[in-house]
Amino acid sequence: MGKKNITFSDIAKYTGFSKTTISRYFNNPDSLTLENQQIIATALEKLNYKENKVARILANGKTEFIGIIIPNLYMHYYSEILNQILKTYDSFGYKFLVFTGDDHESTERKYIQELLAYKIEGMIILSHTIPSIELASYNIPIVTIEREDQYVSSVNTDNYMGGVQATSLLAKTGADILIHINADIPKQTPSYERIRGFSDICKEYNIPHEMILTDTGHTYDETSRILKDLLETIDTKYKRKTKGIFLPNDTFANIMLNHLIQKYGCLPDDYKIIGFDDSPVSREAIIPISTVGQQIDKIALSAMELLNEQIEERHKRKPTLSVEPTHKIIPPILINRKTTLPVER
Amino acid sequence: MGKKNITFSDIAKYTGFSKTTISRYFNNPDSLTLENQQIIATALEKLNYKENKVARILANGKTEFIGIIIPNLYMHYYSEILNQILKTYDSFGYKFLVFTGDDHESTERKYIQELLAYKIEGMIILSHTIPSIELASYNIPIVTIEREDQYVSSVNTDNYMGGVQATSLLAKTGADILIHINADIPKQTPSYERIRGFSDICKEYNIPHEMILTDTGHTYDETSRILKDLLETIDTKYKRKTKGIFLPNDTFANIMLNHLIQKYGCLPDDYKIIGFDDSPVSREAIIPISTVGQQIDKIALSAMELLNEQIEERHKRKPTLSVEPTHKIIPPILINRKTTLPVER
DNA sequence: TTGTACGCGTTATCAA
DNA sequence: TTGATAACGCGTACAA
Repeated sequence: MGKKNITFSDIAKYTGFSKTTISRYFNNPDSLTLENQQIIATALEKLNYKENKVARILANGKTEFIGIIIPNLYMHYYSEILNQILKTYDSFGYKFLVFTGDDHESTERKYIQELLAYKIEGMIILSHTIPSIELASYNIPIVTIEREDQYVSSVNTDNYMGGVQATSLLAKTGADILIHINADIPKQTPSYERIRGFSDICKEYNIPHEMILTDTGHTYDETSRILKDLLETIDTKYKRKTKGIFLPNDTFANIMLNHLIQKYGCLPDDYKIIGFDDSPVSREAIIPISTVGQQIDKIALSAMELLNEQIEERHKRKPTLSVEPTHKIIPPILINRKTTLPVER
Repeated sequence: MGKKNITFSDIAKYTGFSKTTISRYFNNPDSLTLENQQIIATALEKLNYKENKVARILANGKTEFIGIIIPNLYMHYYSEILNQILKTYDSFGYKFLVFTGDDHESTERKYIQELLAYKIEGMIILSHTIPSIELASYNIPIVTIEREDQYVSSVNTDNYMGGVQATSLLAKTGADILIHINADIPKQTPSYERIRGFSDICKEYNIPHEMILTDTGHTYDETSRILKDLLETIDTKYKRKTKGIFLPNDTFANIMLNHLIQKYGCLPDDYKIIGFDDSPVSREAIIPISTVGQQIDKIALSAMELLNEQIEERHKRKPTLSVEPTHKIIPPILINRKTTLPVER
């Protein structure tokens, strides 16, 4: 379209006011008489004015952009987090520039530079590659979700409580031996707390237990094979005992459940299973799987609240800089479905 | 931070060049001597310059922003599409402003206005609410994916072929009666073609068939109940016949499969099932479900290519405006798993 | 309540 | 190969 955009100048000329007055119509309408507001309103209609927020950013420095770096959207947990974050537009008004980093450190660093160039007001980081001390050095409001967070504000699920809840539920079924299978994740990772929760409860109540920390594979088929082998081992090792198995996520729990059903034609009464995440597969499984659900809506909302506070603080005259990072913890919710029914005696 | 941002002016002063030269260093470095490039490069390092793309937008009009309106990220199909679109950043360089509209027409209209205010260069629309004739009226490059697309460019799966493939596979298993269950979707919807594909093949080869177009529910539990009832009906109506059932998506197929297994303890040989989408549940099911996979990566790439063409066209001097919309079709891929094994005779 | 004048940080145009 | 100057469209002191 060759036709130039309508600007405040055009409206000003047309109405006889100054550009300033037109600007005020948008940012402080009460400072105009109702009459003049009307005049301008009709002029805007007539000339078909379209606002230009890019120019406004340059003038007042507020982009209302928030950058998001997320590993991928393939995993349900991430896409649901993003889903909930995007929904906050209606209450906070921030626009989201989204990048998926696929856990490539240098790529993610490049994305952050790009975001910075667009003068974003803050960032939400879900990817794990860039250490929080580096994130902090960018000197803009940052909130991380479920990752290493020593030097930046963050929101995490109460993973320890999640582990405790899952373990307690398994114990209450009357299982003789409790087993937790997980990858050998680093201690700084938030989800390591689930392992601690399991371990602590077992020890506290003197419950026989086994911790299997091992490579859980990188593809679905790999994981499936590994879990099948693990099941065989468990099956022979704990014959005649009721086994309560705590899997690190619902996909794994579902695989385990399927292997059991393929072997026995049903879920035997001496197997109790619980997953983690409350992802769709846990309810869509052949037998609805008990799980620990993260309150993703609350996590997203808390992250935005934290970020918003930091951003508003920063817009003030005397920015109380270098405040301590805030770490918010959201409790999980135990979801008791059909794979943890009490043992029939 | 009180410290002002470093600008081209600062670099210019520091190096003795003009702002113009600094700008050229970024946009046309070859027009400077290598020596001077070096001087500027070190100055940038020294002063720790951070580029400001907002100012650049205002000056040259190119935002490199693309707006995305997507119904939600809860459904795997949508999150995977977004996943693939975001990945194109590395090849096209566009930044994505993402909104989820939840199928609220007025809300989505508001989002579009917001996007327009940020001078986005184009839009990708996945939501269904706003008619394409209205989209076209915005006069910016637009590509829709899998929705009504009469007046705008679009990318769609070859749904007709998908229906044909699914139906043919069911027929090849040796099923006596073919059944397609679907919601009563409008004829303009791209996925209506699947229904036509099913119908055409059945008629062409004189295969006994039944089309069940009915309300399929709005929640998982509702759908589950409806499909269970439907299964009972089918079970009694076609006793002794081998039934080939084509479900409109993998979630439905999985529900149907689970009902069958709960009833018979296994997938009876007289039931053949196929879904659509190749979503995770189809491979995670108790028996891996045959399905028709959309090539989501290709869909996303095609959409970006189409959009990019339109955008580049528009940046030219004489914009060949009002070209006819292009509609691109991506073939689906049949995925033959374990729920469509040939009938044993 | 309204207007003047300048600034935001870059690019485009023209000239040298 | 480089520079001066004017946009780009809006916000904001400051003045009236």
